[in-house]
Amino acid sequence: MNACKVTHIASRGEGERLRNDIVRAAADVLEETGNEDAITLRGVARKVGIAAPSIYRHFKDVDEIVLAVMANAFAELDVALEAPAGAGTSVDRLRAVCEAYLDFARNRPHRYRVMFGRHRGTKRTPVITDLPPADEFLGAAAFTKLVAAVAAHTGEEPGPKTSADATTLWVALHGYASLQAAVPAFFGLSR
Amino acid sequence: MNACKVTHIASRGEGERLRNDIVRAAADVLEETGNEDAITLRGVARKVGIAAPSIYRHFKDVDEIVLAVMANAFAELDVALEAPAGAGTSVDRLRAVCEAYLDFARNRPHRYRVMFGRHRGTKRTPVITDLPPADEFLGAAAFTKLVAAVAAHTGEEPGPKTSADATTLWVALHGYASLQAAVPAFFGLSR
DNA sequence: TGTACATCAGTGAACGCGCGTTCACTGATGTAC
DNA sequence: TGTACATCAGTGAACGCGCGTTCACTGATGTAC
Repeated sequence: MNACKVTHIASRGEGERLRNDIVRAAADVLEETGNEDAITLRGVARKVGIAAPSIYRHFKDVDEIVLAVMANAFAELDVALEAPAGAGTSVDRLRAVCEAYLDFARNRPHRYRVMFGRHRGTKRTPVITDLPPADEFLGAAAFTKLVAAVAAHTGEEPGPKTSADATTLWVALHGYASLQAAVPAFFGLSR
Repeated sequence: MNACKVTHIASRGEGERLRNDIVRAAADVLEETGNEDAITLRGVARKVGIAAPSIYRHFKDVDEIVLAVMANAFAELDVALEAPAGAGTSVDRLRAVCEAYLDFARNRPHRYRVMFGRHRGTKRTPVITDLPPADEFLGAAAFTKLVAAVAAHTGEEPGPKTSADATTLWVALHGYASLQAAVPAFFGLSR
């Protein structure tokens, strides 16, 4: 971590690198605390090993960092749902997608909880409500994966019917994942 | 609110009153910000119209206030699920309980979100994990109402089978309520 | 009934802390001539 | 190839703010004698 300090001194095209370090550090804070308000500009700077003002070169805001963390998280969910598209019957693949979803939530419950916990109502409410009404939101790509898996199983073209089915599926998956993260004791998980 | 200041001056048995005012103010903050970290000792005191240190007579901690707010919220959920036990067939009543649950979440999405968002991981993690493994948790009473409604419908004695069914139902209800609170745009709610 | 005293509920001033943000700066890297 | 200069990326000091917490206090209410 201290070695970072040296490396961070300059080098022309390396701006992207520090940016990534910042986002990663912020994601770590989230992972450790399970609290998005624990992501502070100074805290992240400390973790990365840079001076606090350095962050302003890369982000205008703490919220912008949090947003980047969220975008990363949803991208990872998207990837997680893509992987199991491999072998087996279409039911197998549909089930594999569902299991991938639940694993994603189970592996890092803090992250999952924050992803679907809607960010600090204080300042700029997050992307979701800023965007055109129904079409684009963080997680839309992942949802599309769900629709595709359902469509592949039923043999239908993706359409309103498939979307409705996928939504039902999503509700069930999210309900399970979310409750498990929120009330682990109830599901017999000691931690 | 300024009138409060006068009333708050003393009167022997009135300790309970201020305590309630504090909890109510904290609940309001939650309602307005949708962020449990926005509940600060000083902020709540300001809202109630008292000096900050006065709070220490009633709560040892900010977390203790938040806990009281949560306990209230779950008690209200419990009440909400009790009301519709009135008339109609057992299916009607089961459906009414489900609708009451969804209404509870829809009416105050912020509150619902925080209830199932697991509190600040930082200090004392909340009741849930402190208590005996599976039996007692915030919301257990509400869950019991669900079990009862299911049991009344199937005609079985409440037991493992009924609990399992009620859990499935809870997962679905919570999934729907939670997603709707988190991604309103997706469900066609403009706000 | 009257008086002295204990207690209870809330106060105001003060502290130290971590935070976000600003500012003028430094020194390495690339570019123009 | 060498030199002067622009720019880019990060720094350190400083600010004002809201926070939690402490302390000795005040004044009303109840209690003992």
